[in-house]
Amino acid sequence: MPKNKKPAGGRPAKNFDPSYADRRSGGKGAQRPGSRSPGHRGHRADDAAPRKARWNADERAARAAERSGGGRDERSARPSDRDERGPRRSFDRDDRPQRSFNRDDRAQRSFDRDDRAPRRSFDRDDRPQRSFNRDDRPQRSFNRDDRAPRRSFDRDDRPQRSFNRDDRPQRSFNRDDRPQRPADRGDRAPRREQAPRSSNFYPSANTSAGFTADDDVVLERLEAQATVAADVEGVTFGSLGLGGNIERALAELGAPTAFPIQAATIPDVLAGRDVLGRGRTGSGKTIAFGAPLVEKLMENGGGKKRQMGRKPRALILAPTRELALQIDRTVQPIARSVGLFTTQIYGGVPQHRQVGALQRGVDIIVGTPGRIEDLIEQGRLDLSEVTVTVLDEADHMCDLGFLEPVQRIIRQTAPGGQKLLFSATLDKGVAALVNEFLTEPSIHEVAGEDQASSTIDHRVLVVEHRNKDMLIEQLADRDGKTLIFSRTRAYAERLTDQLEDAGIRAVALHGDLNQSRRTRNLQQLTSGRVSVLVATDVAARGIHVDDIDLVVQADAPDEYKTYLHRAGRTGRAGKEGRVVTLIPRSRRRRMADLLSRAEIEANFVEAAPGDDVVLEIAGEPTVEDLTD
DNA sequence: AAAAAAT
Repeated sequence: MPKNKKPAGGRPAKNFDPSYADRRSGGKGAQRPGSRSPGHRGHRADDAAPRKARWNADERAARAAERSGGGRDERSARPSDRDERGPRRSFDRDDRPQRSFNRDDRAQRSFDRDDRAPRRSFDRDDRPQRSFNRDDRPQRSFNRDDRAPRRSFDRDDRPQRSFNRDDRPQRSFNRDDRPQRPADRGDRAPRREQAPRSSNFYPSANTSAGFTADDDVVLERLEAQATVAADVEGVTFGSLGLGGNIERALAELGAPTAFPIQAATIPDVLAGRDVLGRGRTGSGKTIAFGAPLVEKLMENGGGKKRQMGRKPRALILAPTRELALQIDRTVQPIARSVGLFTTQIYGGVPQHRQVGALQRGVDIIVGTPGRIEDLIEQGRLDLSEVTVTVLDEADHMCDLGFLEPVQRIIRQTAPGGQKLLFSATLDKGVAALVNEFLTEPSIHEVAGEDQASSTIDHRVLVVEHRNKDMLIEQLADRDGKTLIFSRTRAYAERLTDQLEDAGIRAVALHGDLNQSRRTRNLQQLTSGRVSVLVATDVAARGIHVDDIDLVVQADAPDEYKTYLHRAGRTGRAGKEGRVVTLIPRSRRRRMADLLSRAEIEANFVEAAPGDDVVLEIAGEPTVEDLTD
């Protein structure tokens, strides 16, 4: 019986977005050379253009282009820039340590290119015949920027270990209405006990149960098998069913034994079941799906491991390029330990390298939806043999704009293939995918992983709008790593400039930057070369950087899940972290509602620049903060 | 509003 309930045909129209196209082309061209502000290098007066209060997309792009293209010149120009500004704004902080303006400090490059042996290029095209016609694409421009990412294993994302709370209400769960699994999949591990369920478990597909995007409701939690952390303390990967090579690779990644979410999901993944996994931010979800996925491919792979042009058998989808890259940094060494290959397929970089890897043959693809669809349409990527598909940040992948491409991609994979959905905020928003693609999924979470047991201190500062930027500057003027979230790219860019002008080393991360700049800027925070990153929500989910101890939300999030993910960039590895959200007075009520949905307790304090509370927050978070 | 494909 085919698993797909919907016909594979009838592709919806492409989600072509003209404004997106404008932004992209705007970002490349030099239609607006130079800065618009007189204080900046390369300023060109443009009297013809009327002064605008806000930047439009093109200006933003030009600004981004300037920032990214500036290179060293930009840097050498900066200090004098500052001199012209006159005396620094004073907010009673003359004790600020002198910042070094030696900005020629780009991250060390390690030419981490693909370490596989050079392949002989057979003149052979064993690609299967495609049904759709491929118009001959023009030659792609060759751009050196797509070198492989630097390897930096941010391995240490261990959660706090000792909690023992099993007080979640038992939920009923009934799958009588699920299609039966084919008999040949009956060899899986015995089902764990599930209580019967009374009604429709999921809201009907593609309606989100009538909620609009504006309703920040907490969709009903998926009832899950709760694993008690204390019960799986010290469980080895070997005892979960993973082979010795993989276990050793994991140990090298800094994971000698399994985390709770890993202990919970790995056996079911190995048994071939569809799995939904919810684990707190930084709880080790990547290994939870990555390691058993590799084990399964190896078991089924047989002797054709190294075959040229073999088709990929596993696909891992992520919502952002940075996350895809990071996932690959974890999965690749695991895969390589058993002779399997991974490749990254995402946009923003030339495709030739990715295509070359596919032609040589890879086993696991890690990527983002756009480029994957692109390559499928070009006939350069064939997912028909993909038998394991993973969606990281699965609930986000079901949001508007992501869902349809994701559905189209999954429909290209082998029917009946295994599906793994993971997220820290997994909820019924994934129903559309579950209903179409999953069969009797097992659902796992870890007991006691709630906000009360977290190591994060939450504050809300109620601020006057005119004080906001100065307050952010004071918050960012500190020693530890600080991550600042803004709602828009333009504001992220503006804040970055402001911080730099104040002598605080900061870089930006958002979609107006080209990919090499994005990668570099994130790397600069990871390596500690800068201590402040100002980002849009591109950095909200999944990105792991060691030792971020302060998250500042320059704009409050609209959704409680966004709050949880942004906050989850700190307090990792069981360390203390702090989250500060700036809101205007008028937003207090909305913010309180959001926090209650997130099950977070936080004090609201009115604050102005220079207030003690601001200086205190800029200091080190302490254990006392968590207990008061 | 952001993200995800270029041209």
